[in-house]
Amino acid sequence: MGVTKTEVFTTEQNRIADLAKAFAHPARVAILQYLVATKACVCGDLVDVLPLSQATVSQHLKELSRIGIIKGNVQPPRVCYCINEPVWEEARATFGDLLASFTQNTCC
Amino acid sequence: MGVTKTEVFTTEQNRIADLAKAFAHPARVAILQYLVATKACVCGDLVDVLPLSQATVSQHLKELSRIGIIKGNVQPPRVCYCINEPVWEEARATFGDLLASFTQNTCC
DNA sequence: ATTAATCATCGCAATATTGCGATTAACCAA
DNA sequence: TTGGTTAATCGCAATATTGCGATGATTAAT
Repeated sequence: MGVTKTEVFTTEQNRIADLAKAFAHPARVAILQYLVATKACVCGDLVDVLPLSQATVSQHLKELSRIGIIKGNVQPPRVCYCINEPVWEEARATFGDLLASFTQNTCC
Repeated sequence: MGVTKTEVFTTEQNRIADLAKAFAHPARVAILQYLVATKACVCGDLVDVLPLSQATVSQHLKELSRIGIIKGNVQPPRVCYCINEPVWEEARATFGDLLASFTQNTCC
């Protein structure tokens, strides 16, 4: 019904899914790549860089903030965003472990 | 409008987003974890393992197949699935590189 | 106080996703 | 041929996501 049955999965599985959502849209990938490249807090630039409206960019930033992989600090009238290092590290460790956990199929 | 503007992003960004979608739902995470753990082709077991209906599981398997991260080989009346190693390796390299590309913020 | 700049939020529309029951298709065995 | 088994697909319903224009809120500057 368009509603994910989160309660029947483990906390870990739900967290992995949430972290993956940060990368599951090209606009969010572009945002994260830009923040990684600048290595610093970015203010209004993102709207100029992305081929999307200000409202849409703001929404993607909100979603990334919800996941925690970026953080915004208010410097009115600007809000500056940058990579939130602990969560980025969490993602690195999580996907690193998960993707390293497969070695080789014993069948086909 | 619920429709991602894929054409305004790079092929790489779209591919990253697609690979991330494989992990962006707890049911698909559970499926992949199970296939990794068994290291082999799994036939009907998945429906028994997951707390979802056969139709729903089949749909997630279809999505994972579309992305290419799993492959199914038909052994009627069964269809057996396993990790598709080249694409799994692609994901490992892609997210490995991407997540390693961030070092440290020079600001906050 | 007024204006300009910046960003969040609202409201809307359209498409996508998730989920399941029921059906269909394909195949094997008896 | 007739069942039985398995999995894909159909059809439907409900929620989620994506996108944008317009509006609002906030603050600095004039």
